[in-house]
Amino acid sequence: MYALVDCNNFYVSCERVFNPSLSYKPIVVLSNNNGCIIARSNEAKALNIPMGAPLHLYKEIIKKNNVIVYSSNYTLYGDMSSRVMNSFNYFVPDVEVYSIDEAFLNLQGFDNSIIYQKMVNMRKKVYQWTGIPVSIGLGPTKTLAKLANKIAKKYSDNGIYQITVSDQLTKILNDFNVEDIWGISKGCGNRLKKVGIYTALQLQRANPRHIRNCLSVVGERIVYELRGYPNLYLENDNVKKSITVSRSFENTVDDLPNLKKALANYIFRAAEKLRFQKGLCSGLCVFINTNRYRKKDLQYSNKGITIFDEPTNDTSLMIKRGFEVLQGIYRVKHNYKKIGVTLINFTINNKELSLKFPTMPGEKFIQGNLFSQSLLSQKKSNKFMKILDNINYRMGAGTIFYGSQGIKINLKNKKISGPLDYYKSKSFTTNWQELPKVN
DNA sequence: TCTGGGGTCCTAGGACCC
DNA sequence: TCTGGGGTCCTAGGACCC
Repeated sequence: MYALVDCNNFYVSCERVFNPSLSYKPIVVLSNNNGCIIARSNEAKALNIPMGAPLHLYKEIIKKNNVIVYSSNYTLYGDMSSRVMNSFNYFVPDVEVYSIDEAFLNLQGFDNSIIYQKMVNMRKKVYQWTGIPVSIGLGPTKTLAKLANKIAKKYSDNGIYQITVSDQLTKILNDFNVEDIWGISKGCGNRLKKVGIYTALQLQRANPRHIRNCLSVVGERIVYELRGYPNLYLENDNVKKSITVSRSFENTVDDLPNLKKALANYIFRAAEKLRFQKGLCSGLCVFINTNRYRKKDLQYSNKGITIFDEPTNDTSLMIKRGFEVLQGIYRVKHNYKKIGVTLINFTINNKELSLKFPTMPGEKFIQGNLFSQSLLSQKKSNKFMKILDNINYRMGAGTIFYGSQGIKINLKNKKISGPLDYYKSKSFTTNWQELPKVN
């Protein structure tokens, strides 16, 4: 079983911890440059102020209802976040910090009969220790725990809700639209509607292969997750695979010296984060944008990448190379609104943090993405279909290699697995004849 | 006037080799 | 309808998430 613990109105709750008089009052917290509303108290939500709303469109409502407005204080939120996350460890060892205000807990190994009460205790203690109220969703998969959390927030008296695979699940899924499911965005929802799938229940009962055509392997995994078969696992290695620092300017900037000044600052901070996770990076990407909302203005956005000779965490080298990239993508006569840097290609303890599948030197294998539509549509797809018929293709997020020796499947980041033994291995090799038949 | 910042993963398909 | 076929490596860009 999994739990998804989510802090209620996190940024607002943080402000309230240090100013209890804010309780029960409508509050919003703003983004950088006070541009957008990125957190709302329940009272503010009741005023129909949406998430991410531009502040200037809601000035009137805010004034009329005496909504208290805060600029964001990320130092405070980050600090509070680690206090909350650390407190989970007191109850459960296996924790994935999913975002600043959310964590998945792996409850495998705990007796089912005590889990609910354990969560009740944890919730109480977290509030006692940190002052932050949390909601907890429980379910047999991450996706269902996410859904349970949604219900807990809305309908549960004690902030906890548990989903089990039963009639209850059927009823719940029937009540939710596909877009309410974690991982199904509006775009995916529209694609599903075109094939007649509107509710979460319809999605759960759909043919996984059919959903794969529609939404790729990502959607297919969700189908299994909704049925209660875990396809997504805890990721708690706590190591980032890319680090970005970027900001919008309060006003636009058009000259290179000022862009450089900002960029140097951001690279400095990105390098700090990199050293914090004791890693090196092999490259960086600099990007700049004009103000995309000003449709009348001349628009320009570009990015440039540089790769270092060897992995480094040397700030001054990164800044020097970052400047070179900036000079390459900088164009005069543009009013820039945003600039940023992303560090890429990380190495930790001399090991590359691969974003790609490992290649296999010396092996004569054909490589192709298991779910590549183009491959499937081509003539050679017949060969792939043969394989797909023989293995359970829902392990899909890997690369499949095959040749005279047999086939080999690499699973990415050990995340994909299933009920069969070989799913659990990182790679899988066998002769054609030995391929297991899967229903 | 005023519209955030930071992530992850998957796929298509280009480029180049024989 | 097809335009040689197979193999390898890489990356831009799209989607989705908070």
